Amino acid sequence: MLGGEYRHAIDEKGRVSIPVKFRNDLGNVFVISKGIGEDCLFVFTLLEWRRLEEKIRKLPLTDKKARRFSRYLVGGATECEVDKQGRAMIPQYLRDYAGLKKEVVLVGLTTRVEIWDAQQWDEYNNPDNHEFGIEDDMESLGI
Amino acid sequence: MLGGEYRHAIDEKGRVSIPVKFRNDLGNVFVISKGIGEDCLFVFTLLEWRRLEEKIRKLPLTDKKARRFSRYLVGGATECEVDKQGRAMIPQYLRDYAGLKKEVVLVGLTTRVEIWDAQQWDEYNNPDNHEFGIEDDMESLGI
DNA sequence: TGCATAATGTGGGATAGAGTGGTAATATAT
DNA sequence: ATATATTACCACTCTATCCCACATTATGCA
Repeated sequence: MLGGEYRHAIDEKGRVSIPVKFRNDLGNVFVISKGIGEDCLFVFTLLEWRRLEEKIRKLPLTDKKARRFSRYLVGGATECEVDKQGRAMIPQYLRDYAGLKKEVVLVGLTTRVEIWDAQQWDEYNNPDNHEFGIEDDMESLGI
Repeated sequence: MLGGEYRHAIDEKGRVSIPVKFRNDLGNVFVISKGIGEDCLFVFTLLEWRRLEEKIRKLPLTDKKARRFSRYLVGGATECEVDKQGRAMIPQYLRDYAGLKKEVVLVGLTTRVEIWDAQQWDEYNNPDNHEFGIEDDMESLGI
């Protein structure tokens, strides 16, 4: 099950090493797209992606929101394959979108992986940048 | 049942001996993540962790708080295996988070174990650092 | 109570492999 | 045909992991 965070470098060609602990769960081929909410990328297993795609496919073409969402998530998606060295190539437009510079953080989240620019990740995790603490979130989520 | 506190050293490689009294309850493989509230780490049995993960998985991706909480607890989680000498390796980012230096305290709490930096643990247990006494807490909790 | 034995906790070295950077080969565009 | 970009391949470094050895504490027995 995907979990934990790993700090890796991203080189000039846009290549990032996939942590060994993620490789089994992600498989050799997976899908990267724009993240929801915060500036990051979502990485899905092929299976998970198919599920999402199936849901989106059923949305009516007449719905403005559905069109926008589809363009965002499906339009932003790329199929990636890890090379012999265990790296994946992240296309330029996705690097730009998430503001990936030199150092990135890969975060395992059960069914998906997120890729963040290291600096943005640190800012996001700084409690000073949040109105409420984690225990407040937890309470209001009913966990 | 998990209980009691044990003072152990953490070496340069981030390894900590798991007290023998904990091993049966924790098992050979368990999950360590960031603690809730105070600066410490939570150690869960695999079973306990699966329960938590299942709850978190059901939270909607559209909820900002849910995303944050998931990133915190699941993103912070690592599966650990005890080596032949009975030790577990705590990844750098978790050591940083909890401020683990040289000496740590492992505290058994029925269903989980907490790992504290020894100094922080001592400060936390100093009555001078709390507005109310333990007996006041107990009363307001209805125990 | 003292000694012997076992088991727990700690430290350090060797090694495979994970992570990274760079070059060569192929494809694409001008 | 040349230049540029992309893909595939190769090589190095460093670190996490494994393994062994020692110290120290706990346990058992005379």
